[in-house]
Amino acid sequence: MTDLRYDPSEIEPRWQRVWADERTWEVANPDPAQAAAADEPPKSYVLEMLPYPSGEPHIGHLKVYSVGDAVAHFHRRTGRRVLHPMGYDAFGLPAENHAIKTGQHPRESTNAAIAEFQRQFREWGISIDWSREFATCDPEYYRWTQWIFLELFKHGLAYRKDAIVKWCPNDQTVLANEQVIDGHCERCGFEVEAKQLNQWFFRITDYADRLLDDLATIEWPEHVKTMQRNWIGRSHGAEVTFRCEELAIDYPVFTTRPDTLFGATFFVLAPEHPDIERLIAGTGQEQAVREYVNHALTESNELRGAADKEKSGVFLGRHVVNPVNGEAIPVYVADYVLMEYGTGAIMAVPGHDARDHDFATKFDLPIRRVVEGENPDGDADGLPYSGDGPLVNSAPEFDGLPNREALEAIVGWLDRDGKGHASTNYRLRDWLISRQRYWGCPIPVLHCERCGIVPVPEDQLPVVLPDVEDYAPRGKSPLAAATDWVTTACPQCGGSAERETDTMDTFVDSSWYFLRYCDASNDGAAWDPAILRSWMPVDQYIGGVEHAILHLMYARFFCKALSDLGHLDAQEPFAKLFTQGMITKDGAKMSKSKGNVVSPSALVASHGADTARAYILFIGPPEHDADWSDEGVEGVHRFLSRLWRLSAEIAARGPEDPPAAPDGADLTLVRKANWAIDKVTGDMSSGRFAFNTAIAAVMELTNEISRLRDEAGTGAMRLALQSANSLLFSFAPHAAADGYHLLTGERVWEQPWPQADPVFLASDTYELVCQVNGKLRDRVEVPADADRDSLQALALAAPNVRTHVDGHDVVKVVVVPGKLVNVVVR
RNA sequence: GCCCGGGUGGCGGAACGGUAGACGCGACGGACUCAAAAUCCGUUGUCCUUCGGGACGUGUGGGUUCGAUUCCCACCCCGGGUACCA
Repeated sequence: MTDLRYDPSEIEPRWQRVWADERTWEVANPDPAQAAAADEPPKSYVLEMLPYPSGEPHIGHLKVYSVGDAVAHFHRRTGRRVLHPMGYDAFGLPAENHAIKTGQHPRESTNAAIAEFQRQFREWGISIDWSREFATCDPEYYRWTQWIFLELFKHGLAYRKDAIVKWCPNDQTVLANEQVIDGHCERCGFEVEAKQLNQWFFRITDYADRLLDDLATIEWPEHVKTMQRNWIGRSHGAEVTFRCEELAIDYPVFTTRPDTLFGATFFVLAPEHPDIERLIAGTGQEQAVREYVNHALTESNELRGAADKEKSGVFLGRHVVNPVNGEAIPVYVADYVLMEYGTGAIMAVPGHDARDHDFATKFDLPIRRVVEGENPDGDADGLPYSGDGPLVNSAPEFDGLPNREALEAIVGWLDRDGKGHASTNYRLRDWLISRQRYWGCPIPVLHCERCGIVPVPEDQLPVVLPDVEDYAPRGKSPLAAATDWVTTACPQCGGSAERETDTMDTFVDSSWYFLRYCDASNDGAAWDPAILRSWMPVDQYIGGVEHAILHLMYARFFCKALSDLGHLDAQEPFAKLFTQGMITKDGAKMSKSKGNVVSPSALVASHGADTARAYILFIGPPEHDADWSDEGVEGVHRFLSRLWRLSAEIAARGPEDPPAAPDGADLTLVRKANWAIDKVTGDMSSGRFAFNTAIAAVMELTNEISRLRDEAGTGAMRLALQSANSLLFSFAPHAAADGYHLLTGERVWEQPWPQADPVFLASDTYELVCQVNGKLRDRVEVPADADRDSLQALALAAPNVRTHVDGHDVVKVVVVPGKLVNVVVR
């Protein structure tokens, strides 16, 4: 048998050629004119997040596509029509930064990276429908990104406004709130600055409630849903108006605790509040306030935002009136109040809010209790207390009421008097989508001197990204330098107009790519809604948890907005989401600078794609982070070699049917095979991703085959090996397809998923566990159909049970048929 | 601070409330070989043992149960998310 050597470098390309030549993984769209046939198999849209092509794929790509491919194969072989496409998120900063450094056009480096990704995806044997492939930087694709932009624009969901926005001084572009992590640019890590600019936004805040409420309709990991809920940050409360009588100006504030209104003893504005100058005029506080505000505005976000920072602020020299009791309370400016949330002003209730309490203590302001209850970590009076309790020190009609009831009553009263109303606030801001960068999708509008903002007519799409000489950002888009391109005629009045030079955030490109896959070659529309109806939503989406907020919320927003505009039915793009964990090496994230990078192409060259894929799935539960081990790779390689060699060896013995009534070693083997089928099926069914235990089960089966190779008959061996290869195909497709083909002459992917025969799942006898006082004392082989009484008798007769029972009183015997007997003695 | 995860052999990890440690790695011993590689076989939680077995073991302390890695309470540690959001 020495000449039977497992050689993935021969096996893998051979099967890849078959799949490529026969276009095995392509799936046709249903004919929209034709009603779906009744016997048509159910569809399954399996999708992994599309890669950003840069350099070459890393081990994280290998993991996400190995996971997705296992799901896709399982769905195919369990009777579903599977859509499993691939594309590239090809616009973006890394290619542009590379262009700035080298002068190479981003398109060239991107295309080179795409070619390398394509090569490796094929080399990994991922079962992709290549007929639907595209890159988001293809004009045939971004034409429709522009079309979507215009649809949103026409319906008021895309708009331009002046706003204080987050600016990355390094990348020289604005960023969406979601792209600012701890005050730093998500891409390059530079601290962001605030800038007042005129920018394009998508009105995602219109969808805040639906984005929040519809989370209940999708099967996503709970922590991802929680992150989205927190990001949207819906709070219920009231808007209450405090009036500055001296200047006759009303100041609304948002509060979640209108029940504590009677405890408001001061009022605070954010340093950015536009009315500050007006308020301080003539108070004598001008100097002090200006100094404070200037300091607050120049302080970094990070310093200012530190939660444990000591409270600071300055009295404005003005008062506002608390609408519930007519009390005039002093107005302060303080940096703990944020302009971007609520109204930029707050009523301060130091008795029941920790921050207000800190401030009041520092500035010696009155602290009033209005809710009964003790804070054990609070001051001498047990304040600040933020829990529930009956109201006190408020108004006679509210005192004594539980605060939650009082809250409703007070809001009702304010509403009747026109001093306030129930209100809901969100943390979510509109999505800032314009970028002052080159390598992105041009925003398809013109600025006309006479007509203002004019959308590019649909028949002029795409607005093709022009070539430029200099990619370096200079505070405005490099496109502004392409003057021939910028200068154009207004389609409305014919007068001179200029093109918008900002490009779109690349997250716009990736917010609808999963729709385009469904109808990727449609050149008359972004998609045919009927075709979308047949594929959407994505049944199983797979990707990294780092997109929990950004991509996954934007894509949800797009689906809701586009379905409101009548372009699709799906309210939610991704019915199920699986987030895979990261692979580390020596406990650290892989990086070139640390020199701990495992290269997929090197791995495939040395051990083959099957080993790489199966190892990644075997290393642990795919949702967990896992540390790479070169020795572990060897182990999986040994296993694949062994299974393949056994398959080849038994195949060479010639055909033989499995025994009709197996016994002895044959029976053991047949039972093990059926056990493995049952185990792997369970590990992969109903959304379980237990690939590690599934592979372990095939290893067990292989070990049994190897152990019994000299005792079992060829028929039983063939059956067991066939099952092992069939089960392994989802994880190591080439080796399994080859082994299966050697044994049967058949193509494993054309075979249905194997079914366990219940006859061989059961056994005539089993090992009964015998416990005394819950401790294992003996095991006895018992008939499978033994009744409770005989089980009890058999257990009590077991020698080592007797030694522990003798001399004691048997208090009780617990019999669990099929499992164990526990004798309780005293 | 708050919200999620998670603490099991030397390591990665298995265990519908029912034999803790499947499977793999590593280690040790053996077969084959002139030798090595490859391959195959065996042992491998800790301690004790008269070799029958016994005691202890899933972060810590309690509880529920005939029986707890699993359920409940309190706490410790690690990872992630988030944070003056009123």
